[in-house]
Amino acid sequence: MKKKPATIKEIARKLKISASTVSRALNDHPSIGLVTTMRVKNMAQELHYEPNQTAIFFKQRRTFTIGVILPSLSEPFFSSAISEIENVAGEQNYTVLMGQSHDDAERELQIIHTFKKHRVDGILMSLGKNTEDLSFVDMLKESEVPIVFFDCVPKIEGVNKVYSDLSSGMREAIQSFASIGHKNIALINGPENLLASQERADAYKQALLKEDIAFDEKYVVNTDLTEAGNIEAMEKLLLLSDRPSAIVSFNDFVTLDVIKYARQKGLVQKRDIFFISYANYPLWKYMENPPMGSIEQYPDRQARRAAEMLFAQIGSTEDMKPEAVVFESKLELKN
Amino acid sequence: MKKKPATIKEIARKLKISASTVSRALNDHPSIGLVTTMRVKNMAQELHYEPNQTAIFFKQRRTFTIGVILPSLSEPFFSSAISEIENVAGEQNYTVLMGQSHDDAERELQIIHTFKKHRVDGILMSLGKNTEDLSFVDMLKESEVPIVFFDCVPKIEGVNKVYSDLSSGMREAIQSFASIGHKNIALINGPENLLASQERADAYKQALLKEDIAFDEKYVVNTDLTEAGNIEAMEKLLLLSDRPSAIVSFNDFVTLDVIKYARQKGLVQKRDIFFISYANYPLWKYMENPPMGSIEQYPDRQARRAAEMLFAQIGSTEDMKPEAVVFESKLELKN
DNA sequence: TTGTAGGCGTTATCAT
DNA sequence: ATGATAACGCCTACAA
Repeated sequence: MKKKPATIKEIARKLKISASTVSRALNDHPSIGLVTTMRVKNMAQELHYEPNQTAIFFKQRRTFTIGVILPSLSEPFFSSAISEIENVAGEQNYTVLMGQSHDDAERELQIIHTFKKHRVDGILMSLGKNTEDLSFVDMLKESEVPIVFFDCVPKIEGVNKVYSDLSSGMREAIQSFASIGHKNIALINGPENLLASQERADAYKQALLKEDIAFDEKYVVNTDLTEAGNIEAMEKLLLLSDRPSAIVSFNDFVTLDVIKYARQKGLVQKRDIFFISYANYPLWKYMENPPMGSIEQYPDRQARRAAEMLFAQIGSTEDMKPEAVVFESKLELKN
Repeated sequence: MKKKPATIKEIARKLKISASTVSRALNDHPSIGLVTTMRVKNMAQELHYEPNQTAIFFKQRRTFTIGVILPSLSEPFFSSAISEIENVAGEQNYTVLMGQSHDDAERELQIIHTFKKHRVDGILMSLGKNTEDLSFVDMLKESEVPIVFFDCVPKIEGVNKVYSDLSSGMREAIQSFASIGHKNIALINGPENLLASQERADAYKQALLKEDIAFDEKYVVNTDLTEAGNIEAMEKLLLLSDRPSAIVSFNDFVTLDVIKYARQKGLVQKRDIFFISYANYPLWKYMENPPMGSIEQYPDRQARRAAEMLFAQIGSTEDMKPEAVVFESKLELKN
């Protein structure tokens, strides 16, 4: 068991003065005499006094903590994001409570409940891939815990969110492909039910249209984002009589798998086959044969903006009108 | 400002019973009648009552939070580690406060202070590369905040730590090199002042000895772990008249840089030059030409063990004798 | 079975 | 310039 730390009362007792005087002295209240103040401060030192913030938090109804919920820190996107969130939080004297959902909706809810119990002053969240039930949003609104979504955001209105517009990057990707003569451009998309997949699918069609390339259903395949799924999707494309010469895929992880598979099948990148995907993970720069490009989604900017929105909410007296901030995504060509 | 949430008192008032009865009913105290219990619970529901944990924490002198301090989540080693820490914490109904030091000793101290203010029940920490001043350890001991170090641990006695023995992996690495005929085996080490570097250097010498290879000073170079530093170190080795045919390097990041550089110089891996490094990052499996091997340091095992040690401390009444747990590192050959 | 009272550490309010 | 008191929300020994 823990020996209890020194309290204001103890200091007061030892000095035979009142607790309020001690409190004031410690906070440099002007009405306290210099001598008393010094005496108090010395005694505080001596007893290794440290204010019990939990008591203060309790009284102030503020914990100076925010909760961050995201799918997985092992994705570079999210580890970048949380770094930036921590920076912003630090600037505001806030600390970050962490929770990884691992794309499990149940776990998300559990984390939210834990955060509520801990009375976080606000929540930043990137949704898991399978989260359907958004009723927790109302629940949080009810108890006035501000929440800001980023990256993987719900499609509903009336919530604060920061995300990236996937279509700008897709347009650049398709255009880059078209400009070097590709006609058969495929899309390896994520699970169909995902909003992120739907957006990519739409953006893909739009971009093809813009380049006067006819949309052909057979060039769109889906993966469940497992390694097996990625390879299976690629296999489907390669078996087509008129196989694609260029591929946009859901994200860099997918591309990693399919590049490897293509290599095994004897295809040489940027000769037989061209790749672009979303995320722009830093590892590409080390690859001997990186894909043609990757679409940057700016995790740090998104995260910073989302955190700033959250702190604006936390700081304000009345509730603010929900805001949706969109960052353009941008193709980065490799080599 | 936040509307204050329902409290036990409110429920009591509405039901015209005492707060203690409400408290007991909510906690299913056996002495409370079934009807009362139901009435209370219903009212609690209706008012969206949720116990104010901050009040409870305050009273219990326990926050059910642990603080985790590590250099950077963008290193896969640490993101694996924190995932596992979060798992263990979850099992204990604990939540994780996060702080990245970015290898800045000042920032470490600041985080520690924040954690103390938040009255975390314990701290898990992996030291930054430049941390020299360990006086915070005594400070924490003073205030009885248990701390367990992992991975990058202080060399002092009397602290709980979990780390990996780098020498076992080094031995395997050198042995693997020697077994396929390498004699000129170099070491690209980290900054000389680092404990982690010294250990590698020692292990390197020992391992050479064991293989009956003479130690030659010129084959040991240092890098500050920046890209430029890594390349510079490699350059030095390549300029040697009798350049090494095999290289052990500080970690996979270093190897990534030097592989790239070697490639630019026209060297073909596993023909002209062979690499092994520490960390065993997952990305190797995607590389067209991965290094010969990488030494696994088991971030998840280390993290789990460290977390378990911390919770043992937190749970126990008297203070326990500090323990040092060492995991062997293990070479993983690629392809 | 239920109520009363006190306390956890701090601070704000009101008094002296 | 300082002290006394109450209050934040919850729990629990003790009383009824």
